[in-house]
Amino acid sequence: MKERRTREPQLACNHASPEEARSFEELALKELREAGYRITMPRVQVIRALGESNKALSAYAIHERIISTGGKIDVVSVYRILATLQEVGLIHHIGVVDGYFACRQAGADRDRSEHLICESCGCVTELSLPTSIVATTEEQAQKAGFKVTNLKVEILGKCTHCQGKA
Amino acid sequence: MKERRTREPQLACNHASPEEARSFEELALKELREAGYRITMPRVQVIRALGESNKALSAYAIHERIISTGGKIDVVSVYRILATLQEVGLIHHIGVVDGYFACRQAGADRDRSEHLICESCGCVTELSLPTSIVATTEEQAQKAGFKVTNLKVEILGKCTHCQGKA
DNA sequence: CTCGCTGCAAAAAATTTGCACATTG
DNA sequence: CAATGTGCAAATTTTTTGCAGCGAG
Repeated sequence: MKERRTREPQLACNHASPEEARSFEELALKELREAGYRITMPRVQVIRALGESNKALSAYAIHERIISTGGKIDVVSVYRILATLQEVGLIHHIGVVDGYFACRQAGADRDRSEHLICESCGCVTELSLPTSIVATTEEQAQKAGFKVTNLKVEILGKCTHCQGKA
Repeated sequence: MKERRTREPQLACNHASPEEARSFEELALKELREAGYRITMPRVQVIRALGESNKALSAYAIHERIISTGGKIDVVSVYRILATLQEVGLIHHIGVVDGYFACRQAGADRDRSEHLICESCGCVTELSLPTSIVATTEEQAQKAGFKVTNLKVEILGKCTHCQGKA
């Protein structure tokens, strides 16, 4: 089931740093190109929106951001671009909030998906759990006869800025 | 984004054992009653469908199952019942497949959410990770100034029956 | 210049809502 | 019999698809 998205509340921890944004944009464009995709305005806009946000965004949220920033794009394109970005591994889907989040890690770590998600402001932080933990978890799974291909950890709680809030 | 659900493929590991099914039904009815909810036919049917499945089910999938088993219920009711069951904590939402899964653990463990999800047949297995792992994970989060309230682990791979398959 | 990508229109799918009626406790 | 919960109809919202034309390389 999907939570209907309320017009996202504007809160403090709502942006990634300009450096983070820029570096994600560079990374994403490079990898897109390398994967044989063309660099187009709509793609740049979506990548920029994702790079600048530190919340997981839905297709609608991304569309809204681009439009409200004076950009122009169709929601349909946002959907298609999101699919492409996920294919290339540049974004992760965060289940609990049903949104997409820029994957700022490079190469191999790209597959891993460990995120802190603030229940108050919705901000997301990429985390790199110690390999020991990952290893132990996989061990546990294998003990159940299960062959692990992917591990997804979503940690819910309150970010630094929101500890006091509801 | 939500994956469109294909008419679920019928595969080997598609049912929970009759005992599991029955015990979930008992548990669920008891807890529902205790939470002040009435026991109605539609609720029993949804609980039964979830209890008998070892895959995460969407509202539509549940509706389909009930109908095809000769039951009668409206999809709308399935949605509402799912919301209730989640409120009581009797089911978990599995993000990667966007479906609901019976939470067979009792009491406290109810909050925890660690699942093995088979990429081939879609079957789900509840897992109880060693507390050490959970503790370490929370420690890591706290190191980032994050106050953890909930941990969700989804482990993707192949179940025993599907190791060979694509 | 060519093929990939986008926008538009429209369909399909998923989810919610309002309200009259049925059912549980 | 008094809520509480359900079904039905319909509205919304979300997501996908088909196709003509634009634009990146």
